[in-house]
Amino acid sequence: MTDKPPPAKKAPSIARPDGVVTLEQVAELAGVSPSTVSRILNGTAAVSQAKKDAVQAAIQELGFRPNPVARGLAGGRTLSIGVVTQIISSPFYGEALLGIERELERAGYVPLFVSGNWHEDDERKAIETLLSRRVDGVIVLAGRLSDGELAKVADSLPVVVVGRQLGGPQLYSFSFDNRAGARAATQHLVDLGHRRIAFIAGDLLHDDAVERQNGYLDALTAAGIPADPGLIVQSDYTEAGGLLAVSRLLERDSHFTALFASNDQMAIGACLGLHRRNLRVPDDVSLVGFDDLIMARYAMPPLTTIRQSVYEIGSEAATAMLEMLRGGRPRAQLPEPELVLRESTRRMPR
Amino acid sequence: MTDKPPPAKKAPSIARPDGVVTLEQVAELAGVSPSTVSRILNGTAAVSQAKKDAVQAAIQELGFRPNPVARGLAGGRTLSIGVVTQIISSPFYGEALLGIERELERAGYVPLFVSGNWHEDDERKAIETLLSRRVDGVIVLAGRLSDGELAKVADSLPVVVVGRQLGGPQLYSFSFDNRAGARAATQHLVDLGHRRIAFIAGDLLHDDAVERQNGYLDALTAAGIPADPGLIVQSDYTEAGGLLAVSRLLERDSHFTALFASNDQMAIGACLGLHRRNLRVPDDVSLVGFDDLIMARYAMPPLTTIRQSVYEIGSEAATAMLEMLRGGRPRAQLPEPELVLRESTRRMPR
DNA sequence: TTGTAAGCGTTATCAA
DNA sequence: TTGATAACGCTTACAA
Repeated sequence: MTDKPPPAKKAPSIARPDGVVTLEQVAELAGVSPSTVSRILNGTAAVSQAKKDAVQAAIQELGFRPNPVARGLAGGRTLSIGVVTQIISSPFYGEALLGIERELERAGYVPLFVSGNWHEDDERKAIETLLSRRVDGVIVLAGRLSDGELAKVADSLPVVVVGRQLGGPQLYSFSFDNRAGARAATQHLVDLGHRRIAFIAGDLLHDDAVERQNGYLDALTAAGIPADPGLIVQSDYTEAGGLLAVSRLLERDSHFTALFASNDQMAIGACLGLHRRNLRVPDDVSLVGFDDLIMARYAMPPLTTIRQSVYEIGSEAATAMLEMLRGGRPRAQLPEPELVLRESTRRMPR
Repeated sequence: MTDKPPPAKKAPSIARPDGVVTLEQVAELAGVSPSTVSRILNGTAAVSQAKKDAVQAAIQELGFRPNPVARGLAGGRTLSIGVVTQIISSPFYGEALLGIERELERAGYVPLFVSGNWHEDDERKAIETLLSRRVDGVIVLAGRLSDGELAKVADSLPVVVVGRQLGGPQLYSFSFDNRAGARAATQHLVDLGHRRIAFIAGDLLHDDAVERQNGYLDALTAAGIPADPGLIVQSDYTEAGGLLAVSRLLERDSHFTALFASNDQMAIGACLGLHRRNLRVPDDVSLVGFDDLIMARYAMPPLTTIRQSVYEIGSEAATAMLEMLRGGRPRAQLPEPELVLRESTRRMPR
């Protein structure tokens, strides 16, 4: 009957069946052009107050919410930050992620978490995923990727690396003073009169683990106590690892009266291991952990440890990222390591 | 001198300064149209083997990776799934998120985690965020949003809700059998000869907490033990809450020889609380938790608890979501609750 | 200060 | 089977 209608170049908007409100509709209702709306939204250019008001009103009335996907395509920014964590379920990373999430949220960014599983390949894949998702920046928590590779990522994106020291134009890194913390932990045991102080190291592939071991050695040296390789055992920062480490330590017949586990999770595992051998904490063995996770407070006995505010590490990383995105030069301010005295250590009986 | 060049409608692609490889370049190199490449990528329509091969080769050569942002805009699918968690740092949720992440990854989806902070408003905002990011579906872990609101979300997207029972066309929910689990935990204490069994409930705003309390009451009833309100205290599923709950319990002078804390975190807190009052677990008080988080295994003493595979809950939720996305009808299969005997309970001394 | 119009990299609709 | 061509919702020169 009727001719086919011309390909109606642009339906008169106003209302779409799917209920999606677009910027264009806002523009129409406010009687301005889409670009003006965009400008107001992004503060890209000066706009007259009158139009600003009209647009704000229209946004309110329509309940308009900008579509980040479209924004991402058009403007190249997705308002999302990739976060490479190692295991999302770890109590340590959980805290950090919380800090990141909260801080990013305040700026309208959303974190995209991907796990590296302490595995170089997984980490590489994780970063690939993030890049293909066009995140605006990447925060890497520790990890095994080489400095070179990270630097290459930073060629195309701002990168914040936590727990390692490296630098570059779009690359910012900071870390907690693990060495000082470990030194303080060990020093505390020395102060209590212990001289046979065992140490459970983390995976020495990682800087922080190395630093904690260095701190341990520092303190021994300062106290004039020769380091005994028989008192050092390497493990993997997990509870199971701590348990195993204690067994290995006990199998050697190197006697010790104190034990410094280089993170809380291993300390908790170690505690169980000692218990299994009928060694009491702190009566037979004084025990110190590292991190001050919530579990440390509720361990039996409550664990003396080194506080590092993991939450804060996360939020500082996010802050640094936002600063880089703003074109500024970030400067993370992490609190000093602090010994938290609880009930897992005691003076060496004379 | 020369005329302004015509607005060169489409540069001859081939190579862009920013190194981004587009589908169009692949098409050009393979000698086909972009649509054909898209079809091959998505399996949307049959394509001749010859072109398929050519395109695959071109993809390889160029190292092409489809841009999910553009895909999201054009196709309406973002290959990302929103996940509303309560606190990302909680050991419970951490495990679940890991399950979700791993399962989604296998299908090329990425989870977008947002925290509800056990707060209705935050949860609502979280879902808003997810919707505006155009996720393809939403997984809600517990939470306080009304059934009605969740159903409304399901109008526009597939939704999987864990830990509550509600249904609808695009809404699938499943939960662990909390009641049976709590019954088994309490029954275990009854079997050991306890009759004064205290209970720390969770926030009764939440189904799972109610169900666990019901299970506790079931078992008492079955054993002919009258429920004593003086033995029940409500808390919040945190370690601190467990600690507090024990204090409250102890302040009342209702004597008890066993305590069932309705999650592991509260059990750990309770353990410390008992310790503070010089009550030994299990000698003075038998203690049972719920969830079987890693911390239960490493508690002192190791905690008898009800196993619910939190990881599996996460992966089942993800599987269900993928199934819905495929247009199928999901059917989550969760393992039965199981009592894990460890060292925090003992037979009531006669 | 504002509007027009051309993308951003895909997918989807139509014809061919 | 295939290829044009028009979206998708927004940003951003460029012009006015």
